[in-house]
This record gives sequence, C-alpha cells and structure tokens, in this order.
Amino acid sequence: MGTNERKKREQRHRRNQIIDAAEAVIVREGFRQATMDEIAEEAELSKGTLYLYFSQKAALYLAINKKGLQKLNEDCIAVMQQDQTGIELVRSLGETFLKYTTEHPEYIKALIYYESLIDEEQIEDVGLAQDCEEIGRKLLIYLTRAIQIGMQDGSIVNEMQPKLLAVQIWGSMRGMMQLYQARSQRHVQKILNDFELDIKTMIRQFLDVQIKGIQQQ
Amino acid sequence: MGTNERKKREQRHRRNQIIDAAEAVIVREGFRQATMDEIAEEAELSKGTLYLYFSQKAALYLAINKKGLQKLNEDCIAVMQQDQTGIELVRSLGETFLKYTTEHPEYIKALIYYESLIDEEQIEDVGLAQDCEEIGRKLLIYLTRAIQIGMQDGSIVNEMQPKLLAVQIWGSMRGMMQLYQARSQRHVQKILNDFELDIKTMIRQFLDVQIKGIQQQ
Amino acid sequence: MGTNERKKREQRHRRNQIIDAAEAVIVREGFRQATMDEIAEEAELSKGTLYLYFSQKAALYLAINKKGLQKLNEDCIAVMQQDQTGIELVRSLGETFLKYTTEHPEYIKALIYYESLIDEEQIEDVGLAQDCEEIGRKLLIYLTRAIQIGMQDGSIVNEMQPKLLAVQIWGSMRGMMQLYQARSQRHVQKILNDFELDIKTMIRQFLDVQIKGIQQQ
Amino acid sequence: MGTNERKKREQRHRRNQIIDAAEAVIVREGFRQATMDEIAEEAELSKGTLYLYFSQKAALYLAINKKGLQKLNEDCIAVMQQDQTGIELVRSLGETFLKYTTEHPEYIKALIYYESLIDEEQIEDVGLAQDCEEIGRKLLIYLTRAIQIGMQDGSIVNEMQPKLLAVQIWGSMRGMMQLYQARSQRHVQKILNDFELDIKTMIRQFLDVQIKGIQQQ
DNA sequence: GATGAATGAGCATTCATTCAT
DNA sequence: AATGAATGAATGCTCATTCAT
Repeated sequence: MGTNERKKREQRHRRNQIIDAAEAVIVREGFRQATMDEIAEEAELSKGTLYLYFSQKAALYLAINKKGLQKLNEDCIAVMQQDQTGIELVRSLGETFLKYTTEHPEYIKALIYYESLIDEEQIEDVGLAQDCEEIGRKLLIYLTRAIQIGMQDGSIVNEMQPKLLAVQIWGSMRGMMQLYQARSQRHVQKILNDFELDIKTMIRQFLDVQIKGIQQQ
Repeated sequence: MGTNERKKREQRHRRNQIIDAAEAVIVREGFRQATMDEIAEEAELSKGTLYLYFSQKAALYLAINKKGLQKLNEDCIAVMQQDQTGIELVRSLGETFLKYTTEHPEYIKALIYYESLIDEEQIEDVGLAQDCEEIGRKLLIYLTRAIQIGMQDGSIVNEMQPKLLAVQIWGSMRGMMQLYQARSQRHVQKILNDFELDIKTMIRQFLDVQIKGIQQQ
Repeated sequence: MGTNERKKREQRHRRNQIIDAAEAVIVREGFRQATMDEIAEEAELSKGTLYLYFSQKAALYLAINKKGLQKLNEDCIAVMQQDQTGIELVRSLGETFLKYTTEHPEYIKALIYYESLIDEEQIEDVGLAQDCEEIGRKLLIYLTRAIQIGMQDGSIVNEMQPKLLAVQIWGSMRGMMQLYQARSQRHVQKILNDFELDIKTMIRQFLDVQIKGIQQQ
Repeated sequence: MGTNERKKREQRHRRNQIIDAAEAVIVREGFRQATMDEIAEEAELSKGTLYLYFSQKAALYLAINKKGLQKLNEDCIAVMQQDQTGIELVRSLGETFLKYTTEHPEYIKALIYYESLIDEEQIEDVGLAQDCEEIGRKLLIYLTRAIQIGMQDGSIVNEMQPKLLAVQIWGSMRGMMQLYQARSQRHVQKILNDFELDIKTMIRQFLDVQIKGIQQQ
C-alpha cells in the first residue's frame, strides 16, 4: 500500500506549510517579532502542532535558513551544469547570488539571524545546523570549482589558490548583499542616487571589477 | 559658577558608565541575553537610572553602536592626517578597519544588531540613529577622498567614480569582517586551516588584491 | 468458539502491558514527570490506545495503586493461611508490609500519589477508587483478625478493641514506611548512621516494641 | 534613619502576604491546582512581583512548608519550657503535634508536597530546603531531649537509645496524622464510627499506649 | 480495535518600562 | 537626580485528551 508514502508526503507538506507560514510572518513582522502563536495562526494549525514538527522555535528558524540555502544551492547547481568557461561560471554564480538576494531578501535575513543564533548558542538541534553548514560548504565548493576550471581553460589567471579566492569572492559578495538589505545605510542609497544607479547595478559593476581582476587577458 | 558644567560632566560620565557596563555584559552574554537588570548591576546603578539616560533599551544599544563608530571614525581621521599617497591611504584605511574588527568584535556585533533594529523599526530615538548614519557617511567620505587623492597623485587608476569605488570597497570589506565574526562559518575556517592561514591574513591578502586592482602601474 | 475469551485475555494483557509500562516510567522519572507519551512509548502502544483502556491518566495511576495493593493483599492472605498464633500473625503481617515497602517503593509512592489525587478530587472513575479502598479495608481486616486470634489463643492481651488496635498499628507502620521513602529526611538517616543501623532494622525494632506492648506475658 | 528598617519590614510583609495568599489558594484548590496567576490575584499583587520574592514556584511552596514547620517548632519550644517530667514532656509534644495537625491540615499537606518535590529534585533553592530539614532536625531533638530527661528523672524506662526512640515516635505519629488527613481512608473512618470515636480521640489513645509502653512503673 | 496527528487550554517565567518616594 | 519595587503583557513550551482514518 501507498498509505505509508502518502503519510510521509502529508508530513512533509505540513512541515512546509509551517515553514511557509513562518516565512510569511517573518517577512511581515521581522524575526524578533514573530511569535509561535502568530505563526500557528498563519499556518492555520494549532501551536501544539508546530512543536510536533519543530522541537524549538530556533529549529523552525533554522529550517527556514536551510530551505533558503537549498534554493540557492539548486540555483548554483543549475549554473554549474552549463557549458561555460571558468570565468563565465564565476560570473554566473555571482549573478545567481545577486538574483537570489534581490528576489528572496527574507533568506538573507534568515542567514544573518541564523548566524546570530549559532553565535549565541541557542540551538539544540545540532543536526539541522550541520545541514546548513554543509550547504554553505557546497556553495563554496562550486565557486572553487569554477575558479579551477577557469585556471585550466585559461580564462582565469593562475596566481592564487582557488579555495582562497573563492572564500574572498564569497565574503565580499556577502558584504555587498548586506548593503542591499540594510535600510540603515541610507547614505549609501544617496550616493547611488547621485549616479542614478540602483544598488543592483552597483553590485553587478562590483562583480565586473572582480572578474576583470582575475581574468586572463 | 562651574556647577552647571560639573553637572554636565557628571552626566556624561554616568552615560559612559552605562554604555561601558552594557558593552561588558554584551561581550559576556551576547545581545539577546543582555538584560537591563544585568546592565544596571554591572554599572552599579539602579535600573531606573538607566532610563534617565536612555529612553529605551534600543537607544542604549544605539549608543554603543555610535561609540563604536566614533572610535572607528577617530582611527580613520588619524589615518587621513598622515602624509601618504592616495593608494597608501586606501590601504591604511583598510588596515584600520581590519584592526578595529579584530580588536573590537563587539562593535561589529553592535553594528549588525543595530541594522536589525533599524530594519525592524524598533527605534524611537531617531536622533541617535541619524548620528550613526552620519558617522557611517563620514567613513565613506574618507575612503572617497583617499581614492580621489590617489587619482590626483597618479597612484590610483582613473577609471571609476570615486564614490562608487568607495562604496564597493566598504561593502566588500564588511563582508570579510563578517566572515571573521561568524562561528557558523566553520567550513571557511577549515579551508584557511588547510593553507595554514588565519582569517586576518586572508583579509589582508584580499585587501592587497583589491589595491592592486585599482593601482596605477 | 473461544474467540470471545481470547479477546478478553488479550484485553487484560494490553491493560497489564500499559500498567507495567507506566510503572517503569514512574520508577524512572517520578509521578509528576511521567507523561502519557512516554508511557505509550514504553508500552510500545499508541497514545490513543492508552485511552481505550484508561479513561484518564488518573485512572491509570489508580490502577497502579490497585495493582500494588493487590500484591500486598496476596502477600497478607498467604500469611493468614499459616498456622501461627495471633501474635505471630501480627508480626508476620508487619514483616510482610516492611518487605513490601522495601521491595516495591514505587507502590508506596503510588499510594501517596493516590491519596493526593483523591484529596484533590481529580478522579472520575469512582469504581477503581472504591476497589482500592476495598483492598485497604481488607488489609485492615487481616490485621484485626490476627489480633482477635491472638486474644483468643492468649498470645495478645485482651485490653483493647481489636479493630482500633489494628488501625493504630496500620497507621504507625505507614508512618515508618514513609520515613523509609523520603529523601527529605536526611537528618533521620544521620541518626541511624550514628547507631550503625539501617532504616529497615529500625522499623523491625519498632515492630518488636509494638508487639511486646500487646504481648501476653 | 529607620528608612532602611521600614523597607525591610515592608519586604517581610510582602513576602508574608504572598505566602498567605498562596496558602489560601492551596487550601481552596490544592497544591497541584494552584497557579501563580491565582496566587498573584489572591495576594493583590502582580505575577512579576511574586518572582521578586520567590525565584520559583517550588520556592514559594517550600516557604509555606518552612512557615508551617516554624510554627510547629515554636509550639514545641513552648512545651519544652514547661516544668514537667520527661514522660509528661513526651506526651505534651505528642499533643502539640496532634493539635497542629488538626488545626493546620494545610501544613501537613505542604509537608507531604515538599517531600515529593525533594524526591523529584525540582528545587533550585537549596538554602530553603536545608532550612526545612534543619527545623525537622530540631523537632526530633526536642523529642530526644524529652526522652533523655525522662530517663534521668525516672519517668521513662532506660531501655532504648533516646534518639532511636524519638525517631520511632516521630515516624509513627506522622503515620497517624496522615490517617487524619486522608479522605481516601474512608474505611478507617467507618471503623471509628463503629466505636463512636473520632480520629483525634483515636490518635490520643494511640499516644497513651505508646507512653504507657515507655513509662517507668 | 488501534493509531498517532492534531488540538488548545494552561502555565511558569521573563523583562522592558514606570513611578512613588 | 536616583532608586528599586512593582508591573503585566508577552511568550515559548507542555501535555492530557480527542477523533478521523
């Protein structure tokens, strides 16, 4: 019988239902404001049911972050499957990250929140946290591979350790993404306005410069 | 009489006392864990007194961020007073930011926390928030000026808008700093271990590459 | 067909399975900590099934108490079937109670918990409660009979009402048993340590004195 | 200034106010049913204030038990100050305990509840628990002393260790008191009704027998 | 009969903020 | 100006009980 399978499917569905509801509340209210009551109401489930699927509020937040990272992971996998030179892959990964940030600002928020949770050691479910880290690791590997490919096919200069270069690109792109996020950086917005540039264009331009820096001429 | 002045001096002293206590608690416990009770105890003042100097807990946190930014501001001013070429100034500013991050991780945390507060619109005291933004603006201006100087003295290539370049350097450096902070990025640490590199060296190397990218040869 | 009988047998089996599981959990965790979830898991049954056999958590606890009392009842019946003088029967009953307490501390806990449940009127299933009371009544009757036998055969002094004497012995023995149980009575333990006595020996000695008090010399 | 003293007096008063309110709720509803909300309402204080004076619900319950034990302690001290023979002191202490039980059934409940809390290790405030144990120890000492006095003045037979005898009297009396408490022991009540005796009289009679058992003739 | 997912009332505890003194 | 006792709304989490399948 497929009874068992149907049950599993339904369970997954409930879990996703809860995660979606939590996302909705968080987008509406922010992470700190979101309460389990509100999430339960949004999910049209009882509060108790939430705890059937997530042992802790933090575990639910972790799951959101994981979902976001998985989405990004999939996008990157799709990029890596394209037939491109190394340098083109690097650019495509950057563009993917940029698109991801602009289309899913809530996942970037989740990432920052996740890091603060880890930092303050408020997480019981170590498994989920490891999953997140693992995906983070994978993302870095894609970038590393793209760089290695580029060094092989001659599209990227062969001067630095690929892994190190990947970390640097990853780190600096994350910083740019945070500029995108933060309402607090109104002076940055003003500067961009001066040049009739939106932040997305600016980040793309930043990416261009980085790419040029490592490009074999 | 100087009675009035003494009073003001004492008031400033009390204010700083509270900020220092809050910093100490936050370093010890993290932002989320720090309570007004604990801060009051650390400051050897009553909780009520805290509210004489800060209308809100968020205002106190803002003040910490402001103090941190001011410290960085002072450091940058000192750099800008040196007799250096533009490109040297840029490097010095980068080094200053790096040193600041490693020596005052709590201020970087405060910055992130501040941004989440702004984002969630939990701040009544708009004045303080504007102060913070103003200092952020100044920091960006120093970088811009350094770049402009470099373009003038021929040490930096004259290809990009100085302001835009400044924003990009600022954003990417911030991303690197966050790598420095986050315990969640253990995979990054591992990669660095592979190369027997600490994260500080890696950031310095990143800075080198950026510098090289804009340097006039 | 014996289908019906088999069903009944299986039902009884399930019931006992649940009671045993509950006992195990209670020994492990204490009454207040034990949850229906845990008991269900221990019983390798679903939570719903528990409610097929017990209308309430309290009813399950009552059943445990009843089981304990039945065990004691059986032990006492065995004693009463022996060919002994009255005073010997009294002593044997006392010894039986002592052995019961030391070998089944969980049943004494159950008894205390049961009494608090009755006291707080949290029991719907009056039938079960009456069963417990009925067994308690029987236990008292054995003691009464033993005393009556003793008065008849001349081994016990004929000064008091047998029933009253029985109540008094029962009550005081229960008090001693509670000393045995309670971790809170560490000062009692210390005193016993002073005399290199364990609490079991002390209770036995107490029993001796009581026996001597009613013994015909 | 007496400001400080007045404050301390008021603090004590608040504490007692809370304890009294808790007692009232417990008498009305039982220990398990009593909630901090209800206690707060009864005390005409906010729930937060309760936690200003008691770190935990269990700590409040402990305080009730301590208060009860202190009351008993005072009663016993008063007895010990009387000019009586040892055997008379023993009887008076027994009577005191009996009176205490009948007049303050809630304290006996508190004692039983306290013991279950200790047993299940649900208490953080070790200090208070030690206080309770200490008073329990004192009570036992009074009884021991009374017995020693009796052995000296010839009113009590010199056959047993005073301390052991004290433990035994204490334990058995506690058992009788619990008979007094328990609504579950209706069969005991019935027996007493047969003899037109109330349980108080029965306990007094029990005490008589014990006294006679140790009395020098 | 058996299951176990879902429920939701219930509760202890926290903590920023206020205000009488 | 300083205090710190009092507040009470807020919230994460538990768990006995129910009921559709």
